[in-house]
Amino acid sequence: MDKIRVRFAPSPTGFLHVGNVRTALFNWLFARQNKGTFVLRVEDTDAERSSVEYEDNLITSLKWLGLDWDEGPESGGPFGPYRQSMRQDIYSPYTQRLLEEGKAFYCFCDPEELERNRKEAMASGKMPIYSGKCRTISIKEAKDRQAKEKTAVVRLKTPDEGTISYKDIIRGHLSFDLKLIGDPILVRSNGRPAYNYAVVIDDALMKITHIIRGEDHISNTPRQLLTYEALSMEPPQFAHLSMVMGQDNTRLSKRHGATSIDQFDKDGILPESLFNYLALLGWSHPEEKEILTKSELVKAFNLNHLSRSAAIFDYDKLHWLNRQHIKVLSTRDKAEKACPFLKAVGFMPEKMSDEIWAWLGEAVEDLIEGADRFSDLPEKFSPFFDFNPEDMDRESREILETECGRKVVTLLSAKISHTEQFDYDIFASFAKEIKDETGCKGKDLFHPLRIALTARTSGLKLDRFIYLVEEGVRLSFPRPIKSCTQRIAEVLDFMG
RNA sequence: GCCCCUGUCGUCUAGCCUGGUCUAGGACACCGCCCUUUCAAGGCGGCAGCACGGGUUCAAAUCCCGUCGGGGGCGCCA
Repeated sequence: MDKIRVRFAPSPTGFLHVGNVRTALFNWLFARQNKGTFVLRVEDTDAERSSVEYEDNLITSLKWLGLDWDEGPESGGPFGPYRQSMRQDIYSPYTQRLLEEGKAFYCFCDPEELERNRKEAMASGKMPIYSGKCRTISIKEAKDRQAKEKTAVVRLKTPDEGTISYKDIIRGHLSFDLKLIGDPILVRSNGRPAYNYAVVIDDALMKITHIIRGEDHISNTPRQLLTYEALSMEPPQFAHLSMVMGQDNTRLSKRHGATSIDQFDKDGILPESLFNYLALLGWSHPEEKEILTKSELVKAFNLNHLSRSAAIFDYDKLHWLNRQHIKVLSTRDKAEKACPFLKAVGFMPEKMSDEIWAWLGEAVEDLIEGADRFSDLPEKFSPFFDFNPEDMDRESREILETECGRKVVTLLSAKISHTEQFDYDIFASFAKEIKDETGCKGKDLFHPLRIALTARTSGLKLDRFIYLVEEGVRLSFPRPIKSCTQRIAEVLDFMG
């Protein structure tokens, strides 16, 4: 069997979203699994809507996700160019041949007239199909007219009877009634190839063996098959992927939140998490394993076992997977991933010293527990850098006003004022003494103690918190960490 | 409107091809318990589904037909 070649052919007319990227990912998995070739082809023929900005975004997003391609716009390859706008002159020899062989013809129909026909057909409950009106114009007459008017499009002559069918890798046998397929436009009146024509020639020339694309292309397939046939070219195999939907079961769009790939990075989702999640949307591991690395996915992936029905994108599950992938990161990696998020809120300095990296590493190990995303971290770090009794919530204030609250904080303050070096052991012995002296215990004891140190009712375990605060006091953060002694003093002061 | 695809817990899915082993398995979410003198995480457990209606068959989630629901397509867009 020939070496497998697949392609991802996006048009740079918007930010890459999860549906498209999943298509890219399945192509990539299939290529890598079969030691085949993954081609990136940019379909930028629509000059109106395409932009370099989107193309850059597309490439950045694919790379971020960990997809690499063997042939593509910047890397080149034996079947280039890989940017469709640079392939304009390769189509016309094929068009001439089809015209000469009588497999295609010039059509002079007015677009407005066609539009009218379409509307009429729909209104009378029929499928709108090109009438075949210009088929009978002789090639000589057509060429003369075209030379003068330059308004003709080239259409493929398709059979009027029978069916065309093929075997889809995912959906099995699919067949279409030829009566319902009009003569598709191959070349527009401005001389540029239409999509359905360009893809066929590009895919054929690039020797693509498997076309893995979205379900929205199913109805293009019979037209493309007919084109391959007219061209006497061997068609590739097709696999049509189900769509990815938003939570409300409608087509993915901006209002569904983070559907553009770069947004996931901004939200603190690891690329390997998105990768893993997207692979699981429509495919499942034979042993139903869910937390999978890229190489495990390459090994286990199977194009034949894809779901045929659309899937809803579920952020909860993505976040859960993200947590699993974060967990196995090294301390250093966790710290590095966390750093930009903490810099953004001014917790970390622009220039990180070794001491601060070390502190951050320890802190991250404690605080990432139970966090879904790195973007959760600023909130989790705020007890260190944003300590201010004024900002306490109602619950904390109320606890401080209780009898135990007042007694515990006052006593703690008195005890700590005699202490040079504070640590958790000292804190623990204070706590025991306070318990004995006040009779406050359990929640009544530990809640006020926590509030005195953090100005919050919940958070990190206090042994780790005290350790990190006392370590952090000595480091130069943009917003210095206040010592435990100072915190307690401020809370007491606040209580009046 | 017409054509095509699709329909298992709220969500992602296993099972369907090769009917019985399915009183339908797993995961996320949710609920409860345990752990923890907080919250989360973690451990354990629970709730919850074969869209509906007809066939075929001794037997149907699995095969056939219909209905309904969802999606896609019907461009000189890609």
